[in-house]
Amino acid sequence: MVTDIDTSDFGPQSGRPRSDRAVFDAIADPTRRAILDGLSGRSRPAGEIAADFAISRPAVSKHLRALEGAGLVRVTKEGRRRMYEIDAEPLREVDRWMQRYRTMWAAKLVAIKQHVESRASLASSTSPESSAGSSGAAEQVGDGGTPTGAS
Amino acid sequence: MVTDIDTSDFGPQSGRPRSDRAVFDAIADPTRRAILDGLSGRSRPAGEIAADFAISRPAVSKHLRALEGAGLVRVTKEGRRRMYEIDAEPLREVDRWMQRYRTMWAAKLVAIKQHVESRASLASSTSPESSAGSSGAAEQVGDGGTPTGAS
DNA sequence: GTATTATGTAACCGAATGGTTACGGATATT
DNA sequence: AATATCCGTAACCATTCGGTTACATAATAC
Repeated sequence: MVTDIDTSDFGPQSGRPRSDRAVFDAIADPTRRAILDGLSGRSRPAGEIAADFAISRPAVSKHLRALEGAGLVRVTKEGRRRMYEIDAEPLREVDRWMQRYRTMWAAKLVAIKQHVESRASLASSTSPESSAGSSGAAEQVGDGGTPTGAS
Repeated sequence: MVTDIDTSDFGPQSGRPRSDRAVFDAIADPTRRAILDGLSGRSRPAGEIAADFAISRPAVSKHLRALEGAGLVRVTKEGRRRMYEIDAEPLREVDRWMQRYRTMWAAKLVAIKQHVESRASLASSTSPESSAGSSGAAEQVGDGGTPTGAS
């Protein structure tokens, strides 16, 4: 299995995300995440968005451009003002990718629970250390049940 | 509200993620996402991971280093082999950030549903186009109810 | 002991990134 | 009409990024 990367090009299918890559890239930057956060309640003009940050206006423009390119914001002109409105739809792709890892957390929780329960049945004969001991043992559980020793 | 960015440094609190930034940065790259995907079932040696990709071994090493730095993988040596195992915990931070946008999708779904229902009451007199028409109209609904026309 | 395998590190490179100042077109205000 | 405001674009810059080849060390195989 030799993986050819960056094949998820959504194109202008829905006029939204250009690619997975653009979306993931866009949210990788903390400034851009903060911009999106600030847009989550309502659309805002560029100048207002820029006022949130201690960087230059053109720098913010660039970030907004990247977000637009990723389909995460939509721009409408109102006179000399450009209003930016969020479009969260492309983030579904991020959420989709996250799905399997979400199930890992769940699997880890189940493994911890089972471990604690099996520990509790042992602890019925060693009472005073049992709570501290089970807490420590839970740390040793791998993620998603992945064995440390390979085949 | 002037936002000071990159303040989410988790440090060695739990020995896991170094920062939000490192995690978001790590998953921004499609190769690194693919590496994580390939590790989701079990731990694997570096060479096996590298075989999945049409890039050089040192390039893969670099990616693995970035993932390690973000706390997304753990490394154990087995003789001359280095086994990499996933740790999905730092992705919780990504999931947490995503939360508000997930609720936007839900809000959009509610708006669509209400729109379709109000549309259906109209469609009681124009039956054949109603399903196609309601699908088209749903496209016009803003994200999270954000009005296109600003105040 | 020698040869092979596993894999990280260093140095290098071209492209990309996230910032800057200067400038200019469009719109609003005086 | 003159001036002010809004905000994008261009050009520039230092840094980072994701790749490469060359090299070296550690572990395993023969």
